[in-house]
Amino acid sequence: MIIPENQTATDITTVEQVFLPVGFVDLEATLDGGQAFRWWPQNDGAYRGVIGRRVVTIAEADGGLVVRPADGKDASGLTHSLSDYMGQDQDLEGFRTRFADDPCLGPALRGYSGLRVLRQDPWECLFSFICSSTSNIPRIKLNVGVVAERLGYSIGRKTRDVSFPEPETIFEAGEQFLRDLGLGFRAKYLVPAAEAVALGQLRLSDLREASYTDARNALTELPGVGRKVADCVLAFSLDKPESFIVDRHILRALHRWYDVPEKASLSYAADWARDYFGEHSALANQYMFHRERLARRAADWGGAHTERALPEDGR
DNA sequence: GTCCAGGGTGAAA
DNA sequence: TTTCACCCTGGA
Repeated sequence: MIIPENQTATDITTVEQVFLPVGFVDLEATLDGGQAFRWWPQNDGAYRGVIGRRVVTIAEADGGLVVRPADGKDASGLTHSLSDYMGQDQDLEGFRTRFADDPCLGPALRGYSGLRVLRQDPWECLFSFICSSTSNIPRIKLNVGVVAERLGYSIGRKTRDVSFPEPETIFEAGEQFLRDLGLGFRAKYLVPAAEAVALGQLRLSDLREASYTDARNALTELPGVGRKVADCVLAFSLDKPESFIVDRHILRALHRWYDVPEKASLSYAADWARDYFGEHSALANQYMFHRERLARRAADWGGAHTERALPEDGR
């Protein structure tokens, strides 16, 4: 049974799920592709995770998503926060139209049209991408997950059902605590970042209203936050669709598809891409990253997906 | 068992 | 502009 969005809570005692008419969403690519790090696939293909102080499961459905509370509470309050989280305000249609014939993005759009750019909590996003330095997705998930489980509030039945720890809590826990959890040298960046946010020296919510440049400059004031990490936080949590994230994989793609010089600096390439993709930079970036990732995976497995079958869950 | 890369950053040369 | 240390985990 799917509850229409406009059904009120008085119609029945407990609303068990809501349907979000947001069009097709590729949940694996979107929730588990390197933007966010606390979503876990269930046996039934749905993803379980936390948004704010709510534990939810999200499943793909015809024309949108079905969201169920996993914390015993009512589903009726989830519609707005979930649409928001899924990036519904972004200009996905404009992006699709503009780049339908692009040699790199056109095939990507046809191949996995349901990839979205999330709109996450800025503090969790900042923490996660400071953790991403010289790391990889499995390890980032491990690090962020362990910190959340040790320091966050339990808001559900399972171990992972925890709200992300407040910056005050991270700051009080201290560097050694984070090192003992396996965060490595990133611990010495995370504690000052938590302090700056906790003391109000860095007001992340204000950066949603600030210009791209002002917001980026504010973020890169933090130790451990360079251009790359800042662009991730700007794109995935601070409403900056003009942010373009460049790592070595993306640089290779920019060279292959758009003739950006092979040995261009990462910041030159990012500026070039921001100019070229404009307000669609974050979307273009995510589709390009996903395409590179699949290509690399295919190459690692011996070419065009022919010699070996994909693993059960693609990871 | 060893080796290596992994969505970087900051400091020094 | 380039090089190097920084931590540590999983896979080859």
